[in-house]
Amino acid sequence: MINADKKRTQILEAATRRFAHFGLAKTTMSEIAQDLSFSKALLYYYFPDKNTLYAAVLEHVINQSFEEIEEALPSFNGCHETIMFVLDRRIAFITKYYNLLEHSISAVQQTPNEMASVMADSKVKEKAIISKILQRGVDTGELYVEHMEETAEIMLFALAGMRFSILKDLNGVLFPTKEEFDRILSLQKKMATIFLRGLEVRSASDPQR
Amino acid sequence: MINADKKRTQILEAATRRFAHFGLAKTTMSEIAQDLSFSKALLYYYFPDKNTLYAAVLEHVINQSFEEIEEALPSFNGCHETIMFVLDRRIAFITKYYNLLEHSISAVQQTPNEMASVMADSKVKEKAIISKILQRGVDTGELYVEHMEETAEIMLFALAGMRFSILKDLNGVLFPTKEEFDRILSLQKKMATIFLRGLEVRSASDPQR
DNA sequence: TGTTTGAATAATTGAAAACATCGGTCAAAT
DNA sequence: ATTTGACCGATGTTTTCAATTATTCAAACA
Repeated sequence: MINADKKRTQILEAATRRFAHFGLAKTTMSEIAQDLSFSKALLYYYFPDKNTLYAAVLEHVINQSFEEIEEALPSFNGCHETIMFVLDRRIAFITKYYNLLEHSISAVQQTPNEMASVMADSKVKEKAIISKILQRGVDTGELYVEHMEETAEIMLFALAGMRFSILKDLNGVLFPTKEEFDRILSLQKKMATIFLRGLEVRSASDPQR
Repeated sequence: MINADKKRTQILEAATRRFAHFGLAKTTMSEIAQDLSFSKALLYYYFPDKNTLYAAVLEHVINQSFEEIEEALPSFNGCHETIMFVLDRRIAFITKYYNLLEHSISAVQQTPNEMASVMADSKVKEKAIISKILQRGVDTGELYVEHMEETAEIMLFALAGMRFSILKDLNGVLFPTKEEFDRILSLQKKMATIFLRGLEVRSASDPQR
């Protein structure tokens, strides 16, 4: 019971280390079991199959990142600096867990639905965070946003564009360098700055479009 | 001589039809030859190899689209409406020649360098068009742009983000529907509107950041 | 009863072989 | 200078088979 949860957690952590380093395909259930000196069959007592375990790792890691971000949010007051902080953390997260996310990045093979729902959930939360930040800007009279949901989505898509565009012409290279991630972050910050400025409320002499 | 160019053009046109419909891999040199009742060897008299022929088709089609856009540009005066027009044409182009561009979209296999240079050239021209439009806005005092090159690139990346994001979760489906392209266009227009607003010059009481 | 395991089975993968197709060449014809 | 049919080697496709790996399960254990 209490011990059972502990075993589950151990498995989750060992799996995280393996998956984060080698990815889904290059990690076997036997290796995870060996790392813990458990029998392979035990993994199946706690997780129905490999994909579910992978999805659990993904979910755990993603939630951890979100919690970290969300609990830091209240300490900021300006809309702009809040977004800059979020961008910093997002890139740090992607850099750290690139292998883990590789699956969702390459749109080649169809993603197993266990992971699909995790990623979908992640998208929703991400949009919620951006919405919350923008909403705060609206509340302080700093910003004007007509359709909050759609605007947040557009902003996220635009930010993703920086990532895609930089990583795309990185033909075939397995792991992007720190320089590339830095470039992505730099462009994302500039892009977000212009975008936010485009949402700012202006003086009466210079009305909304 | 005069006849030779005609043959070359015929081959280019037949190849365009085949490639645009079936893509590079699913089109054989024999098929193109058969469409024209030429011998396969004749294709190699006019084009050194398949990749070069494909690149020539790509270049031809892309240049055609650019010319069309560029000759229409002077008829617009507002920065915003010019961009809207460009976005319209870009999506129309991508919709029409989706199979042809498929190669550059999926970052899986490495692109042959013949095509890489064509695509690189296309990127440069695209950036030049955006720069030109923004520059016009700067000249009329409508916009303020500090680093023109980089800003144009960011805008293009952000627009690409709409495309990538919509088409990515379209898992495995070969050909996107008209609805998806419409959605892309719609988001791109909204995104561009906010972006341009973020570059607008403001009254003295509401200064640049 | 809730956990854990070793061993067996089912599914997947990867390499090898056999085969077909296609890109590209060339000598000869016009 | 242009065009072709016949040819060759590379590349891709299909099939097969062995090995690896995921998954199950009856039995042991605590």
